[in-house]
Amino acid sequence: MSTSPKIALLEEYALVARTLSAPARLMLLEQLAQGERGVEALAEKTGLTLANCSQHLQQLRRAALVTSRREGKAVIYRLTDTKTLDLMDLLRVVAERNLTQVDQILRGLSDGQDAPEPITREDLARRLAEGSVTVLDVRPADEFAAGHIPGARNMMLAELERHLSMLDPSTEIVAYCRGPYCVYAHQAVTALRKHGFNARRLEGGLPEWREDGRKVRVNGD
Amino acid sequence: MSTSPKIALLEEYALVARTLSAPARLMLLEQLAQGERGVEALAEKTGLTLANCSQHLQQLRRAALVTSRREGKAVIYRLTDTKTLDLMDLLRVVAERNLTQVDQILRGLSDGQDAPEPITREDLARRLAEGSVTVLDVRPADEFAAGHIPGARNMMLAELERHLSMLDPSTEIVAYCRGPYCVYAHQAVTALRKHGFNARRLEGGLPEWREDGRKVRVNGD
DNA sequence: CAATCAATCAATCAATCAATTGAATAATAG
DNA sequence: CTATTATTCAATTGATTGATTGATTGATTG
Repeated sequence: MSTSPKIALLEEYALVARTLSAPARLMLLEQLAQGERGVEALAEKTGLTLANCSQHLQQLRRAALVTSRREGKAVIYRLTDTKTLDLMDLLRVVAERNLTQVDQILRGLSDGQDAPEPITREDLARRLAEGSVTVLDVRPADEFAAGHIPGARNMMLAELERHLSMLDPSTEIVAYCRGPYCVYAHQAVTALRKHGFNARRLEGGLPEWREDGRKVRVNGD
Repeated sequence: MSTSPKIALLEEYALVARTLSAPARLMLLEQLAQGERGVEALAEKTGLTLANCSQHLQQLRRAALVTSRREGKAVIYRLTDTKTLDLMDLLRVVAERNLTQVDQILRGLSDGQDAPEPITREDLARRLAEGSVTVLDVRPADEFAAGHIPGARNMMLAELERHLSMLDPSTEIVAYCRGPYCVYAHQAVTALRKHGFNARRLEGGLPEWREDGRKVRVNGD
């Protein structure tokens, strides 16, 4: 070994950090947290070109954050383990705690209003059992179909404003999306509150709900 | 805002990750975990040139992982908060779990022997109260002087082999150093076991012990 | 086996980064 | 006010990274 073991270890830790240091790769990991996917699907969801997406995925694989397998002519990628999500979440926590930039962006999402505290998954589960809450899944329809919180209604942002009349104004609404990195739920809550609804965000998203071991409904199960 | 808020947020999270993606900065953070320090002291401890060290510190400050204040003509840096240490530790956990490289390096440190599981801080505290254990602080003397586990003896690797006769072979020895990134304790345990001592590592190092709220002894207190 | 589809590879370019050097600034002591 | 000490800034170098393009490989289908 040319370098000392100490430096060699730090290089490896740094490799993991460097792999998380590109927005494109964070997006890919967020997508993979929803479930395994092929390269083309990931490219489409993230807006990357195919070749570029493939190369980012290979960097993720080099850092062992994802693994891949071949299935016919498709290559399916998935997260190596969910510890990576914990790592990303801690990244977010540190950034939100320390960087005023992040605070400003999040404030911008709630459009000047005071955003209410998110509801915990435990609380939501309790409220769901009581039936005292409307749950809104604001992800794209294909992700909803692949798995969602039982009883949730799927409605993306674009449709939301047109279908307000379908929502009961007397019941609290809880919106969720892909996870802590996803801004859909923030935006949905802002839109709903602007129309007088009592709406809150769920803490985390579907991957975190699933990781808790809670029930997930799959279309056509 | 030119980019979407989603990308803007990801850029900020990526900034934190990128800041952790250089071994030099990880070393600096490890040092700062021991306590606040001036630029020159940090440069000396990490082996960086002064200007280079200063620039790395400024990158850490841009990501808000450290803060600085002026004290006379010196600039003192310190960690913004201890969440950063949690982040670094999770980085290590993910790397150790997934990268075979890391495993090989750690195996190399224990020189072919099977390394025993580290002892938890809780267990060590209990054993210390009983007096049934020898605690060895294998950090440099200045760091020992700035704070150490009460009852610990300070002995760096170089001295260790010459002072084996001062250690009681019938008592278990627990070695600790700067923290999870530090290899001194690994190396000390390997050396001691090679000489027939019953030795183990402490889980984490002094910063983690301190963060638990346990007693720390400072020379000349 | 030729055609097709999915993914990767290879080459390129612009942008960014780390380390080095020497000059510049800030605070203090004489 | 000058010298000294501690740190930062600015400019340069070589290395690495991300995105793009077009060619190539692997697996399937007709």
